[in-house]
Amino acid sequence: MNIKKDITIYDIAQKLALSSATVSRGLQDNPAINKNTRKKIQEAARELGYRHNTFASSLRKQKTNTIGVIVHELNSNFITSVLAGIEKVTTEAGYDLIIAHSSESYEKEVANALNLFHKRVDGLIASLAFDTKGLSHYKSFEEKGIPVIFFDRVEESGESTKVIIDNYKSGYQATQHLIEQGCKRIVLVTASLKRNVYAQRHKGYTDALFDNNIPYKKERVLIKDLSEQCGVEAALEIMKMKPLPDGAFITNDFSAAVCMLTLKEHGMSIPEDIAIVGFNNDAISKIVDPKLTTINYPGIDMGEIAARNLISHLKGISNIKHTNTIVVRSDLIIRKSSLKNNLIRKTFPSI
Amino acid sequence: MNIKKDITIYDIAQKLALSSATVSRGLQDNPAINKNTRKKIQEAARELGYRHNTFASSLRKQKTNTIGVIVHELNSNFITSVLAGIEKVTTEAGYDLIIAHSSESYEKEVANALNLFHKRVDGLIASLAFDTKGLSHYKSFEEKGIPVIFFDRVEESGESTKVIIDNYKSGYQATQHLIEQGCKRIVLVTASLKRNVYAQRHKGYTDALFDNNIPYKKERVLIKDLSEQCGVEAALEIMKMKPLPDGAFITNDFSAAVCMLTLKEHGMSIPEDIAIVGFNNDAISKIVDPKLTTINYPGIDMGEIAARNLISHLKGISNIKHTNTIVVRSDLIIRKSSLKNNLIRKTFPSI
DNA sequence: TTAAAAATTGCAACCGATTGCAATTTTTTT
DNA sequence: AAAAAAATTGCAATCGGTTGCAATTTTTAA
Repeated sequence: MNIKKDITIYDIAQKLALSSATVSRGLQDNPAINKNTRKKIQEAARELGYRHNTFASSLRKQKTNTIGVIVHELNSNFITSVLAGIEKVTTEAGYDLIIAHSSESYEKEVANALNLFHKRVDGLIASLAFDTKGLSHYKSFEEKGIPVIFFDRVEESGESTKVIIDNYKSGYQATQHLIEQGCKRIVLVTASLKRNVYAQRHKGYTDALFDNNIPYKKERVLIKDLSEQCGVEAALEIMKMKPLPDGAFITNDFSAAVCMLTLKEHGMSIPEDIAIVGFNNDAISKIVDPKLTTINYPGIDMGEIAARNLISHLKGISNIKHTNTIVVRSDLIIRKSSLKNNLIRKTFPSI
Repeated sequence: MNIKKDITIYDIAQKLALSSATVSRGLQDNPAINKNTRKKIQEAARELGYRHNTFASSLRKQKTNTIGVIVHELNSNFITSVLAGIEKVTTEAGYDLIIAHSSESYEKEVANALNLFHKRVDGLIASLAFDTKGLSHYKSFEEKGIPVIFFDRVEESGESTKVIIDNYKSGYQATQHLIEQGCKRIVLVTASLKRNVYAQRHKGYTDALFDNNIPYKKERVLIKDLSEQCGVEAALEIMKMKPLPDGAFITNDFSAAVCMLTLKEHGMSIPEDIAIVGFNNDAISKIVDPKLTTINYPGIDMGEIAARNLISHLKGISNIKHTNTIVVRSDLIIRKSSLKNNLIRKTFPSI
């Protein structure tokens, strides 16, 4: 099979005995061009199999009509929802999307940022990797006036626009809930307190304890990486603690699930021996046994809000320099894993 | 903050009193340029904050150095592994990646294909959506001589290069395993038999039954969409069947997990009442209780193989027209959900 | 019928990097 | 020291679409 030559506006121009300028305008439905001419041009384009050359266009216009997205991972409900929200808005507005993921690696995030910078995205939406320090890799965007919006995982000190949930409140709620279930010795399993989301959840946890006159014990806070392995480790450490904890707030559903499983395998009963609260309302939270109490937050809304703000900034309708932080709602979803009160006692309750 | 002007090779040329041609060559480390000159150029570029203009380059070279990837979803272990494999190889080879996902929608897949076509990727790696029919949306790539490699979800009739597992064998293995556990009435929960992976698994299931002299019953094959809801539905339908099935092969771990959960909620014991085998070896398979027997297959290898083949084709080292189908290994991972034999009887076995 | 206004189309420069070929400079050979 | 070969560098066209402004044509107004 021989390869088809690419059709350009010049080919169309020649066929219709018009100038390339007219063809270019006709393809964009520019009203300066006669309606009939426009129709003819568009028909000819279809007939000849014309495809728009993005490079030529971007080169001339100095715009790419593309928005870059950097996420810290791909395989979670939350991120998929955010992406869906972003896609919805950007598609409607006629922007293309380039999605990059850092797999929770700072180095990859830097590389992705650089790459998207070179690809000259018109704007960027990003969620920071686990161990990302500083925002210097986004400085080049700022210098060129390319708007950047962060969501979920952000740098608190940064002046950039952020779309987040109230992690403090969520942490407080989760802890308060455990306390209300009668827990007195609550473990917190979380990740690096340098990352905003974990720092805030930790603060919420601390304050809830304080407000309920429960002493804060440093050794009950486990800083992990929220991986699969970490769930196992957390469980083992929890079981070694004396006195044994009676509640655990694990700031990630997957880790919480693994942790719960490990605890069960070692003969602990959930929630009787230890009540558990996760975070994210991932699909897994409804599948584990018992179902996991967790914090739900609306990825799709975060995505939509971030994208909408970015685009209205790009279109000059608003300026993101004026809005700094947007907080979306989040709430506690109570399921069996934390219900010590109101508990329908099983046939063979643990001690 | 005022916006920095973009630096071009002309700015560098002017600063060093050279021609733009020399600068261009110097930046590419072209040995035709004097070593010292090259060093000077590269230093000046760094100093001035030059960034390569991909559009100008792509326009002139008629190449983008970019590979497109279309996947049917994002949030699964399998796909994340495939992407990791692809990324590893493409990064090493100096190619950029654009990842698009169709969310199992034919329309979105078509839109993605068109988009990547317009973005002029040099090559494409794709896995078909659930309900994708035909490959006509990839014809334009073929016409322009842009290589396309499919993986996992493929069109069997297509002449394109494919990287797959032996779904027939896996289906046979899974079914055979259930039979060996003593199952006689095995349900198959799967998706549209028009999609290769499901058709082949179904064929394996059928043949295994036949080879073991177990009658094939049409009503034991449930065609679903493998969503969360479908797991629930499958469970309900299974429980209505008379006689009650004693085994189920559910060709997706997530659905299998939900189905198992629903069965348990209705008082059935796994695997005593009904043994279950899933597919994919997703993280969830190790978290559910009992742990799920499943088919494992190496996403990372599939990704690497697909990418490597594509790139060596692009570089002219090989021609993918000559290799048609690459089959990577896959195997059955046996866990508790299907172990009826060798079963350590629980304290209160079901009837 | 003619002048003025509006609509339509074209000219030509431009975006920034690449590359074949020619021109120039340097090095080697005789 | 002159000629030949090799090493460097530059000229100028090219990739394809866009757009300010001018030119032309058509429509409207006088």
